[in-house]
Amino acid sequence: MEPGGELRVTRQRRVLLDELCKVTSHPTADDLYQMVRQKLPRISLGTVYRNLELMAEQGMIQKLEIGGTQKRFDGNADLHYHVRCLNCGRVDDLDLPPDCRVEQEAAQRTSFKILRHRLEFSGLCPDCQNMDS
Amino acid sequence: MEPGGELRVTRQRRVLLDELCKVTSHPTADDLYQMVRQKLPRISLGTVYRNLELMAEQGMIQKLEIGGTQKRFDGNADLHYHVRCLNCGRVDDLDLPPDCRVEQEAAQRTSFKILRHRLEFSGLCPDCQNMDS
DNA sequence: TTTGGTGCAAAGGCTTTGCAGAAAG
DNA sequence: CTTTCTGCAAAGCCTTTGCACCAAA
Repeated sequence: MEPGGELRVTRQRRVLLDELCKVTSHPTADDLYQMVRQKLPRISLGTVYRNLELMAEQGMIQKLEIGGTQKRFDGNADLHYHVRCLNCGRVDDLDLPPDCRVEQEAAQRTSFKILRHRLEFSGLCPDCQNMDS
Repeated sequence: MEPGGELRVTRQRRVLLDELCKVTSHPTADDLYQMVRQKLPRISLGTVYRNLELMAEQGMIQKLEIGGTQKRFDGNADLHYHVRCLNCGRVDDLDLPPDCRVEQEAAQRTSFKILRHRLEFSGLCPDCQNMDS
């Protein structure tokens, strides 16, 4: 019983989800557009945006609101943390166990109803560390 | 010894910084434009963007890359955490002590050089909790 | 057949930028 | 006087949307 109405299974959605789940690179909408275009040359960027949005609403994928200008997407919908390179924008998963107690701690210190949290690290990826800049 | 070159003290910068430090609301660039315009009616939005960017580079203020489409700014440049309302976008400070050890933990699990981290909670603000929606 | 999805192209929202004149140092 | 900043307006980038046609169920 997913939130929102059911989505039809279209070729565009199947390929889009396939491609997203196949990579670990947290691609942007445009990255995915380029990837999917190899298989469906006539797909439009609008379709990519619409479907990423819908699949994220359904909880099939995750829309990451990480620093930087473009949104990124993750085929892994479970809570996990990320590291982002301040120089090149690369985003990796972080193998750090999600700490759900912080939400309780936070809840005690605010009048907001806490629904989720996000922990994001940033720094320099291996490539950018060896590139004096 | 701040990073970057020295900035001249212009009326625009003085008023902008004043206004930002006066509030606790984490305003967007446009919010600040509206606020500053009360005192400097001829200031331009471009100037607001340029100066927020420069002051953030200098470490005088903080540019928040919080979820949502617009960037927000914080007159408090020290590390601290935030809660954001998923319904209305309101952003509050959270009185939760910053945990710097997580950066060390993260560093052990990645080949990135970790420089900073950000913890952001989201949920419903008091107002939006009492508004069935 | 009905309902929702798609491609296309245009519009939208936020931010950045080029330039000529103004102001700080 | 020199260098940096400003206002203005245009451009840029990413994302969303209206519409007529198409496809899934």
